[in-house]
Amino acid sequence: MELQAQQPTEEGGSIQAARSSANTPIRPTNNRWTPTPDQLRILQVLYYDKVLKCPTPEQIQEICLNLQQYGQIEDKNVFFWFQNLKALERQKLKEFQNVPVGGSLDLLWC
Amino acid sequence: MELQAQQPTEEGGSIQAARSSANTPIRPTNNRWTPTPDQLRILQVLYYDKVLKCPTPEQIQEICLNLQQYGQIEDKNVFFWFQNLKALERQKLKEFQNVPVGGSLDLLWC
DNA sequence: GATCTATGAATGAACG
DNA sequence: CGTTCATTCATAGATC
Repeated sequence: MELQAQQPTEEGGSIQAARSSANTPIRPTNNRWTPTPDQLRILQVLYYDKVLKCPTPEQIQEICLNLQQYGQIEDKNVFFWFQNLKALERQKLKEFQNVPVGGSLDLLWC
Repeated sequence: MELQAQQPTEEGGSIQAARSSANTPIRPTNNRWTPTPDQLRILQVLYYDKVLKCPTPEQIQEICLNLQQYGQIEDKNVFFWFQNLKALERQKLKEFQNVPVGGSLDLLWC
């Protein structure tokens, strides 16, 4: 497999300019990565179609290198993306499981 | 591992994106839940009176089940409601802390 | 019926 | 890993 770490022509993409009022935010708030549609599509293919839930560090790096041709991205973004999606799925499973209503938790409704 | 861009073959239908930017992450954003007065009242009782700030998934589900008698509601609505209210409180707290102390802070408490 | 505001929803990042 | 925090986006409702 060829991994072209080609420099994306446009760097940074379309990060909206933070409204910089007189009060400078102490934290560098506006640095959050968001996947481009191409990046998102590929990530979803890997996760759902290829059933890649827990990429190794090597896989993360490889994915990152490939996705860089579609926009700015770092290893940690890939790492967090997989972690978050997995966590969300697990969470939704838990919340959507139907519990028998006969529980004794109705103490909340006193 | 194959990373080539492969079409995800129409996953889940094409929900139209709502943003206007070129690289728009697709976001569903269809009709959203709004709490009924009864639901809102109970949620506020739980949050403020019972000081329930971070309900567990089990609590979320139980709350949801109880609130369903007052109108349509899902687990994630309860989840987001608590998250948002807590976030709003933190945000307001931060704003108060960032007020330049010009000596007239007591105006905030009138 | 255009605009404003409050808030539902989403998710990247990070914590314990 | 499950949970929590942060910021942002989108829009239902209110207001004019």
